[in-house]
Amino acid sequence: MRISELADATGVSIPTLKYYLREGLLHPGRSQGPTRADYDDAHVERVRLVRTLIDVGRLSIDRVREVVTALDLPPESRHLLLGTAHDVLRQPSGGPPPDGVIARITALGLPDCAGSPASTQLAQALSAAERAGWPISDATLTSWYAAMTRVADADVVPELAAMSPADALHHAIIGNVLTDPVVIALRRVAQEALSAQRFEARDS
Amino acid sequence: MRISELADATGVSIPTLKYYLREGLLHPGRSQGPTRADYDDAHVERVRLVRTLIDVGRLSIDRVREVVTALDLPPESRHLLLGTAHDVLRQPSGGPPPDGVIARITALGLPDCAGSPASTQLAQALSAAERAGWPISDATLTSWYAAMTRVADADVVPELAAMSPADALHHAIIGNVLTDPVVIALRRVAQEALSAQRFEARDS
DNA sequence: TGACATTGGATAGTATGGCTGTCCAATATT
DNA sequence: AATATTGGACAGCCATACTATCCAATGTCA
Repeated sequence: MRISELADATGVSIPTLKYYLREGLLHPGRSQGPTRADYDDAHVERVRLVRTLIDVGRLSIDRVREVVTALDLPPESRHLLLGTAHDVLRQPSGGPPPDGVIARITALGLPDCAGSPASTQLAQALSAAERAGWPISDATLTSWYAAMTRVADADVVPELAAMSPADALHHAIIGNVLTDPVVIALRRVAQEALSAQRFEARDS
Repeated sequence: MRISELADATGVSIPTLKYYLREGLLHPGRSQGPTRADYDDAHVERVRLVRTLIDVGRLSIDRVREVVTALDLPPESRHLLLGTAHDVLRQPSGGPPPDGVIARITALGLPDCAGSPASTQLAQALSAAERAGWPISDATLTSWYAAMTRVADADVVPELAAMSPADALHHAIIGNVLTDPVVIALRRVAQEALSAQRFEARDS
């Protein structure tokens, strides 16, 4: 497959593909002479991954490079693997992890996993909300955690155990990127339903 | 309060404040002569809102302008109000709403609310996932909706009924912006907990 | 009263990110 | 032999979100 065919197959322009090659988001094709290289299905898949991360996940080029680097050299243990996936999906505005909040999380009985990316992100999100004048009570947090456990139940499927590290990592990253918007949209729909139910009767 | 004091109070530089004034994100202060204007606590609050929307919500300047425009002219009915909040928080990459997916949502018994912003976003998120090769089953969707209803239960508080439309809108927007990252982080924490629980025993 | 800093307002410049376009010699293809 | 395409290098472009400079008018303080 030549670069023009890769462009046709993915809907991404040749200059953009060359840009991705330069940026290391895409492996060079198998070189066949100075002016010819061969791309295969793995390249098509990789381009689609990159576009999904950029379009849906709003990841920067730098972050996408982190993803593909991790995919090319995935951690062996399944535990570190999820951590890697969560790490590349961290918020762009993540400052230093605040101390007091972490203590609060562990005090609540949420599994801390020794400062895992997820715990760090939770701590950052909580302190950002608090700084902006929106403190979240322990009761709310506990109830939300229970709800999100039900959501995550569909995420951590047994099939993951049989996958190669690279496939499992790919699965975890792309799954979260694609379904986070679904989960958030469902939250909005539920808000509208509850609002209608609670306010509709007495309000126009 | 002069502009320099507003800058001190919010931690935002004077040139940036002037930029926000130019862009219509911030009302001009009460003019007291050609080279003097007076800002008050409402301006401090507004600047904080703008920074939160930009830093945490990753909203563009254009989107922030939509927010403040809506806040200055909020819809009367509480129902339209939530819709307005959800609309300004829509995904940047929202194409046209796909037809078949909407039918599927209503068939599932999720409240459609006549093409509300939330339903539209859900439809877009579902079709984006499907296009990228990650179809979501009806069972998963139903289960996730139940879970998100529990999350939304903490969002739709009775106090909203007593608030002015502008305050309620502000509450809904800032609440979602600040707590979406918390909810997503909790999902990740739950994934790690379930992964440890399901794979730790048999895996390194 | 006069030196000096600050203000609002206008305008121009900058940094970054994510592409996009141009050029080239070396091949393939016809 | 004529034409098109490729890989590779490199410069240019456009949008976004600021940031800096300039200005005359004004307030502040000695």
